[in-house]
Amino acid sequence: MPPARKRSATIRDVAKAAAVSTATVSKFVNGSQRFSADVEARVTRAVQELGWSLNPMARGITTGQSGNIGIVILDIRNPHFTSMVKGAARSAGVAGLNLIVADAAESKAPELAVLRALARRVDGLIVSARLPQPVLQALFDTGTPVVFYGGPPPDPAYHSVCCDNYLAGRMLGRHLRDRGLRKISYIGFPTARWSAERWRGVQDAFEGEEARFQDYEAAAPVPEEGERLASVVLLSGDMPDAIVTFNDLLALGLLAEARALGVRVPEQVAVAGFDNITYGRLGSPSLTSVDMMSEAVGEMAMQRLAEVIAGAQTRHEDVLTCRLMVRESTTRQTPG
Amino acid sequence: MPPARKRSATIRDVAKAAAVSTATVSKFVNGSQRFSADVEARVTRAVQELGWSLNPMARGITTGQSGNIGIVILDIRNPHFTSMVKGAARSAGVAGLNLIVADAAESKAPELAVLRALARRVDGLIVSARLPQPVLQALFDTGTPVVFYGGPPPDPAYHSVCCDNYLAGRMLGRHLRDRGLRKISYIGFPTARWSAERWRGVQDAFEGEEARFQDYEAAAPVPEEGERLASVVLLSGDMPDAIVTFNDLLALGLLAEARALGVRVPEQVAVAGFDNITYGRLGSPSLTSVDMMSEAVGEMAMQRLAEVIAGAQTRHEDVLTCRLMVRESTTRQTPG
DNA sequence: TTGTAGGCGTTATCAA
DNA sequence: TTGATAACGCCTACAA
Repeated sequence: MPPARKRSATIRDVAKAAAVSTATVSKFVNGSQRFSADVEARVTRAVQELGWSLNPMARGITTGQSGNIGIVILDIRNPHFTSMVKGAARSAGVAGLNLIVADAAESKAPELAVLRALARRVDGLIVSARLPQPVLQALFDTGTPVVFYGGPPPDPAYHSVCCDNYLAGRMLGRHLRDRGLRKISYIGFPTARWSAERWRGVQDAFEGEEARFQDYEAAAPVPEEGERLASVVLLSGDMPDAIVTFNDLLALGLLAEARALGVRVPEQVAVAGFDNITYGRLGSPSLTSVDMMSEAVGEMAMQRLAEVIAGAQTRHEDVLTCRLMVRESTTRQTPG
Repeated sequence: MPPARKRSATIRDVAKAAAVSTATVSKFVNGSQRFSADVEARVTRAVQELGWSLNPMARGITTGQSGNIGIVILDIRNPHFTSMVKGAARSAGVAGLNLIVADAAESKAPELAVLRALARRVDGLIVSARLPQPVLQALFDTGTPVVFYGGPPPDPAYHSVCCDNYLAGRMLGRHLRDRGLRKISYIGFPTARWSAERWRGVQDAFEGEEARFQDYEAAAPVPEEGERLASVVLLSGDMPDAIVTFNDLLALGLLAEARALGVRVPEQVAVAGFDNITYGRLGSPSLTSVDMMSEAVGEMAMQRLAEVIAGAQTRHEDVLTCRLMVRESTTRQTPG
């Protein structure tokens, strides 16, 4: 049988064993004060022998800090978000913080009650800049430190970390234009504010050219929607030269279905997305995409949050540099 | 400016406002006792007006429960694990628990100190059954409730949730055998105990047949290793009829590199993996795989853990039913 | 049905 | 340099 959960030693036990006061133990283990070599040795020894480690909850009750950070992501199955989590986890580790991951995928927005409860048990929150207004308001009301990701902060009082969505679109648009493509379709995800920005960026890249634009709306930024919309986009009306999607997941779904429909990419139509997820690189054809620096965004967001919690006053809207990754889906098929 | 973090109301404030004792408030909000309609109304109203919610840490100090569960995953970028997390998150939500995700990817094994610290701040832990022995021992010493995933528990005293790895291999082997394939290579990941079991299952499926087996070792179960080993497996010696990999990520890497090498799948060689991740289905050729029920495993593990925490005495080794997903990579290419 | 009071493990203030 | 001791916010016997 697993050992019963030990009623572990308390700071008082340690203090007694080391023949010092609890205050001394506390200050010493927290490194907030030095003591005589003798005292320190005794305490260290007592801690060792009793196998004591401090109770984070008891500590939290007086310090008001839990040592936990919450990160609210919109879909844990989207590699873009898992990369963010990875980045955030790394900085968190450095700062000695734990990451509580809340997946909002099931409900369109995380439920208010759940979010409030989460806010109550963390020292800060990393959340998407595209949470709906009422959710944001509830969040602000809790007074919890917040850093937003994905786009500019919905309230100028808060930090944010993102890439420039317009610029990302523009880079991609420029690439398509240079490839001589002129009929451009876009599968957007209007729920995300920056879906429109990406699209605007793409379009603006064709300034001064005769180009034809058309856009479609995905109900969710997932492969299944890409698959669903494929026939609409490819087989109704005349075929575009290129299809840009709000994210790589939509693009991957689109690619899969295009293949099923017998439409050749990029020979008949080019395809490109955003996020630069791994599976875009590995697929056939490999997917042209704009790297939105998922991992770096997560890492930076956590860093900013740690700063805020530590009492930093300055506010940042970090904009990381994105990068166009040109691959087969907008250029040419490898032999085979 | 974000509002300063409010010094929120305490249970005493509520008690005073409702003209009752703190005990009454406590019992009422925890649902551990009913009171007269009048009292309940007054308390409810006071809670509302003061916007009070209890401090989880203060509560934890007396109850000994944090309301947090830790899940230690080996690579958050592997869709197999994110699906597990998703499943775990769902049951956690139902049970009102939070999920602290610890990614062990960077270090081979999670560092002992980190794990101990984590154990200290959660009510239970979901961890891989393939953690190295010293880590396990440290874990057991903490007395934290643990549920293992991926394989049978490393210690018979603990719960576990997994699929039958041998059976999964056998199902896949059977499929390959039925397809008339006889020269089978395996890219394993020896660090995982069940890599060998899967391989044994595959081999046993050929009982009574003249078959030729060969195996290779991946240093990590990631696409890059699949890419790296591709040329070794495909171009040294004579080409196998089929290559089975420890997981889908290896297979995806292998497929990508095979394509680069001009080796056609499945015409020249069949490829199959384990886990049935989404990106296997979407790729070209789509990937044959055994669905190891990632999400269900996570969900079940969390459920078991909740039971243990609630005081359940019976021990379970849940074995979920896996399922072979036959796709193009072992059958035939779609036109194009 | 409701209240009193002590205790949970730690930190922080202040005095020695 | 060290120690008493009062918080911290909540839970829970036990009492009324």
